[in-house]
Amino acid sequence: MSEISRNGVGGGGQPGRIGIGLELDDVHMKILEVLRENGRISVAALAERVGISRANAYTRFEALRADGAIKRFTAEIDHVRAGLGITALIFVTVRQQMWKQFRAELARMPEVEYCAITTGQHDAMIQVRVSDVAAVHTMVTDRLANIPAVKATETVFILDEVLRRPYVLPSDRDQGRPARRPAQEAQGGDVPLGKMRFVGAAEGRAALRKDD
Amino acid sequence: MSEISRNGVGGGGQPGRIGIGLELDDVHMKILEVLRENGRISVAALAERVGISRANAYTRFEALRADGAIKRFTAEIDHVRAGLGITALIFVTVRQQMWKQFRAELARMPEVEYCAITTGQHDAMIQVRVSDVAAVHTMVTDRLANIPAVKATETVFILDEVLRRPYVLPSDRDQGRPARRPAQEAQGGDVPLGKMRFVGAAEGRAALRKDD
DNA sequence: GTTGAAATTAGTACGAA
DNA sequence: TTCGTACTAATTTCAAC
Repeated sequence: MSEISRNGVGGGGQPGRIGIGLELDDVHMKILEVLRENGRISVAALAERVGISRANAYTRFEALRADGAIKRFTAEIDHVRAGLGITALIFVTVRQQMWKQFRAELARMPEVEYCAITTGQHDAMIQVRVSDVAAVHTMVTDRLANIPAVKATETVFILDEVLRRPYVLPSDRDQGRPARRPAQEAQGGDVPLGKMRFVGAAEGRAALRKDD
Repeated sequence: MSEISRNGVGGGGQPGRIGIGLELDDVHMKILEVLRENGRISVAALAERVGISRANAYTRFEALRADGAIKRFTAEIDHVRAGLGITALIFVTVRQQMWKQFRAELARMPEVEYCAITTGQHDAMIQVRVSDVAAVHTMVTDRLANIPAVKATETVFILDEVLRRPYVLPSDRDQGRPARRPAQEAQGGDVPLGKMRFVGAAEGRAALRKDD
């Protein structure tokens, strides 16, 4: 995993599966667009909204599922109503060569909703949902701190979640085709670049180098 | 929004809706559990898995939806297969009293999948999905930098997404009942615990206070 | 809150374009 | 490949219990 392009939630499934099994055309994208905002729509209704026949819709639907482009269908739940009103981000510094242990421990923590390995000052960011502030404290000081793989943590609370899109797709904008924007001239000089930091990988991990 | 308990993705829907419209019992929770891992299951099959009648399942299903406990159903899509292989986190420092503008601009950026307001050094964290590294650079230097509300940014790349749970529920573990764990020393800024830091709110924003 | 039966809709198969 | 249709299976809905 020394390449930044290898990401995507591959933790559980088949890691390292890079080859494209299915060429996604415009119709596939349109299907994904509909499905991400209404995961319970019937295939018949889906076919109509996309403008293809029912049989075709079934074929493509199955293909997308089998290929893994659609990983699963899920219900978005209101955490506050479900009793988990507190959300926190915990940035973790992991001891080198102890990633495997770290991942294994994560799997044992049900309150962890999301975990990503990042470049920058810390090595990983985990998002947790709990019922109260005390539970965050317990989680960090009792559970995380007791994992040898964890060298240090930094915790911030989420005060409000401004937006969550079901899932971003390339068709959402112009960015679909790698914009031929050398990026060098993209910001002539009228941009206060001084305040925009890009933080590469820390000690030991893959260096971030491609565009600057 | 001076209370930390008011979170949850309220950006689009009815912000500030705090009152509980529906008392969630164990059966409701079980329904949510099933639905979060299989959003396309039929209500009939759902009823069987939960152990209630079809009609009851339908009633509760509708109630959960109407109440907002279930916000929507969505398909989880493999971003890499969909052509968005790069994920980045951008931590943004926002100029005070310009939050409204910041939010408005966010809505105009389709590559933003998630945005949360946080305590700590920065004011907000946004997660973006784009096709290549150059697009991140363009996004930050061209688009974010040109928003007056944005004072500074810090960008890290996501190298791997270790886990994403559909949605964490209280029934997942013991944390359901607020653990009677005083945790007096937990906040106020930093914790005297060696390498475990808790970072409170920065200048101007709501202080973190709820449980002490 | 449950069961059962009718009406509707979903999913499958197959031939034609 | 995709479409259209006919066939079968399952689901939603509504009734009475």
